[in-house]
Amino acid sequence: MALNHAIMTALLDDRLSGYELTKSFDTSLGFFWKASHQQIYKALRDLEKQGLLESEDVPQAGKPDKVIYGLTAAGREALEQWVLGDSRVTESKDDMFVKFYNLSPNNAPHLLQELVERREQDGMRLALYQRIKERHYTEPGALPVRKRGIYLALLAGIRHCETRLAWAREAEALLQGVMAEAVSAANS
Amino acid sequence: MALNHAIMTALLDDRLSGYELTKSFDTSLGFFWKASHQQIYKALRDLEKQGLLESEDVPQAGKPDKVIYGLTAAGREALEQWVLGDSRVTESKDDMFVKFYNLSPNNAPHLLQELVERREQDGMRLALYQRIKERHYTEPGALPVRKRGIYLALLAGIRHCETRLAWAREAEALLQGVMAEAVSAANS
DNA sequence: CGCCGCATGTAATTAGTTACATGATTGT
DNA sequence: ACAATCATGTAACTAATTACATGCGGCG
Repeated sequence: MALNHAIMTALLDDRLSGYELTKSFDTSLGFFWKASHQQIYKALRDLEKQGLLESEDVPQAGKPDKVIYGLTAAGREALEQWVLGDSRVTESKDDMFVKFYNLSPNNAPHLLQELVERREQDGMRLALYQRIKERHYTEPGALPVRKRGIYLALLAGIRHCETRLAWAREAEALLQGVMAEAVSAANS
Repeated sequence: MALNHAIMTALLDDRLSGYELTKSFDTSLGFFWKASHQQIYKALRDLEKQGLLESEDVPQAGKPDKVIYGLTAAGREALEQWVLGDSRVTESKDDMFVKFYNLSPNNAPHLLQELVERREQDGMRLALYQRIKERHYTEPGALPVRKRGIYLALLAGIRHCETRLAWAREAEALLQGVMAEAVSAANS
């Protein structure tokens, strides 16, 4: 399970609470690995039991107390070893593509609408990635090594969004064609 | 759960056995939705119980008997309705991107090797998609409506592979840079 | 007063993976 | 003899989602 390793990765530089990790999993690393707060809190307890993380209670005034976690030496070691092992991919599962296999004049308007929503989401994500890139990764060659790895992941995200946006525009044009045909067939 | 609907989609044109469906989920629709034979057999039994599929025993000589499934009228109706609902996406989870967040001169050679493997896989997949495109989808505008939807899905697959291949080449160059630096640092 | 953000959890369910099982036929 | 393909499953487990729970403080 790489969720554990994704969490440890997020803790490479900072000591974070479950709540903070959950938020950072909504951005940054979370672009490549989604996780709910329930999953994260559970994983943190498991990792601490394994001695890979250590926790510290932080009382807060005016806010609930929190528990922050940090990597132990054993955790750092385990993470390094994990990187050297085989990777596994779980391809994304997207209803929308299955739906395209069912395209008909009847459902084309609905699919078009879904496409537009997707395009908006992808557009926002792309804008965010590009902001991050311009702010922190303008000169990838000058970055410390680990940052260069993060830059590559970011670049993959950017390319992915761009590709999807371009595809969505093509798909929208085709769907509009299907709908126009259906209208003219109905009028004849 | 869209696995059920992916299966029904695969049965739109043909009546297939669980075994045949499993194979077709390794190609075609399976590019957008992976499923093991255990999952598929179970889903088929569930769908039949719900009256969305009907089965027929087909005795075979020289081979084990098989059970082929087909959509019922209720199944077709349910599928059409499902297409009109909201889509859900499960973003892909890929260890490799998390690993890039851990890039170091120490693990760069390993990541490079993984990248090369990925590039080979993506390359084969792309070649397959393109063969399918040239064989069946040369003139998308002339296709029946539903085939045009499948064409769009195929196109998304092609674009996705192309993007990943281009990214992998960039990533490989960067990793080689990291490794070269490490060597020259060790020699100085 | 009610909702939002902070902060952390339990419990139940669904989805997916891994391991194992069976038994015939065809090819090397 | 041994593996591969056809064909269908059970059982155990891991991962992920959904629903529900608690309680404080600040804002409108």
